[in-house]
Amino acid sequence: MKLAEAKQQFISSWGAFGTQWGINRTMAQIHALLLVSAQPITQDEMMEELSISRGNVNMNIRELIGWGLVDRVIIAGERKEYFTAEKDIWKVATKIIKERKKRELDPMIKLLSQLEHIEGDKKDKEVQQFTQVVGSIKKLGLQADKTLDVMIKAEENWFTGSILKMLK
Amino acid sequence: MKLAEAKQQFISSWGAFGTQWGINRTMAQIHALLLVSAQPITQDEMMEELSISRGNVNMNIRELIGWGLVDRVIIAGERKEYFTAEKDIWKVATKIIKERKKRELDPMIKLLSQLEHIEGDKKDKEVQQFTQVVGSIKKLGLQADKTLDVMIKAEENWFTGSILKMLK
DNA sequence: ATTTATTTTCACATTTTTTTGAAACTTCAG
DNA sequence: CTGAAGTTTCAAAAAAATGTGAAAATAAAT
Repeated sequence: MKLAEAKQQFISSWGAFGTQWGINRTMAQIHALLLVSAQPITQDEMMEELSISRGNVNMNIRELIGWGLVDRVIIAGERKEYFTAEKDIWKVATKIIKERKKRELDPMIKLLSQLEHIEGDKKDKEVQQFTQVVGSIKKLGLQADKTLDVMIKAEENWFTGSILKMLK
Repeated sequence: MKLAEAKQQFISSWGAFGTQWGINRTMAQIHALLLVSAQPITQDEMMEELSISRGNVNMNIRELIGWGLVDRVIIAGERKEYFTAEKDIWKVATKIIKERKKRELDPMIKLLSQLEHIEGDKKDKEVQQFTQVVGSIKKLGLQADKTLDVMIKAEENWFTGSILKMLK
């Protein structure tokens, strides 16, 4: 397979993969394009490469910057802005985990804490069931939170597999 | 907070949470409703409780059954079908992990394996960058795959926190 | 200060996803 | 068998998400 074809397929599949995980297709594609570009590229190049509008590129680029996955790059003597992606996949994974934890897991745990204690007859099966489910989801959430923290701190160890040995 | 109010909030938040993870809002809400119901319930009760159509309930219920999270229950003497959800949150998490791994992670790794070896000048920066990124994402994917397998096998240990001690 | 290049915003258009509801199908009781 | 109760399907409608493009804003050059 030739580079151009492989790139195309990587970008399009990465987009499809992203949608399954609640990530906007274009955002994932821009990220993929930046990942496989050896040099920083401009918004115009992204428009061209992905056949999308200027506005779309701009909005998704700033979103990616917000996730800490992409950086603006100033090239001396150039008027245009260039963009580049973090290329270390471990760091990419770490940033995504951190960010989703902050945006989703933490608020979820907060909500469950609020729902955990409800008024009413403790003998009521429905009350028991509710309390039990909310409590155990919260417990799972807290555990996931801690485990992810350890993984984040462990850095490349997880990536390279040395943590796996500890789990065996 | 009263049970009815807490239930409502749990169901609606669970739906919102689901959408962020690429899960259909209604499917997540039906799952939430079944989780907090001490007794099996019918499709009509779900329609009523969530104010959604019969078709919608039916399609999402079968999807949940497909994920192994919900079961049909036959109640002696009753003509209607009843449904119930797996209540053990560890098992729920395990099933979701297994299923997403199979549906998403495995195909992704397969794709990356195909893209890993491309024709062309090995000295070309673009070729190098592409190969490096695809290779490292594949490596991360394989690692995640193994780690998830260990977690799945470890069963409640992860949930109760004993694996965490091993990670420290 | 004015012109020109570039970036950003956002109302509206388009696409995608989800939901509805009525018809078709199935199952079971009489 | 027949018909009532229950379930499933799926074309069309509605809603939600995403994308467009041109105007406004910003920044740099002359």
